[in-house]
Amino acid sequence: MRFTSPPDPINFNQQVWDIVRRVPPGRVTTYGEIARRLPLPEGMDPKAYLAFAPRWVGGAMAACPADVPWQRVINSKGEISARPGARMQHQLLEEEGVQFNERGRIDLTIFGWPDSAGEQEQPHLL
DNA sequence: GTTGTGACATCGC
DNA sequence: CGCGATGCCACAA
Repeated sequence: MRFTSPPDPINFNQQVWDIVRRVPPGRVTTYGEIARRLPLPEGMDPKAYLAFAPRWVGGAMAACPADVPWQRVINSKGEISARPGARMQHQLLEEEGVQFNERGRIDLTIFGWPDSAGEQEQPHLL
């Protein structure tokens, strides 16, 4: 059963997965960043979208295909969200070269994608 | 129709 | 940097 879905869940999920597939190994991205790269559904206030799109992204990840590196999607704190498989996600990221703090957090200024140094990809919303 | 909740973000202290 | 409080949309009971 799917959780909350955007007005166009199929298209939304597809775009989410597409973005996640573009995340290079050894890098991580956040729900918020993904949400910013997604188009704003017509008739929806940007504010409202930005407020809840991240959760829709999470909903998309819940049904993500096997070819999507879901482990590279984390929350804005740089931490792995509480959910079954978090332990495995941690291990997978470490194997990719992502370093965790003692608290289990990732330094997004280093491993965050896109990197602020100019590895920018596509323009974003707003 | 009302209430609660979700793989979160952002602002303030 | 960390913690607490607030907000938003859609859906199930």
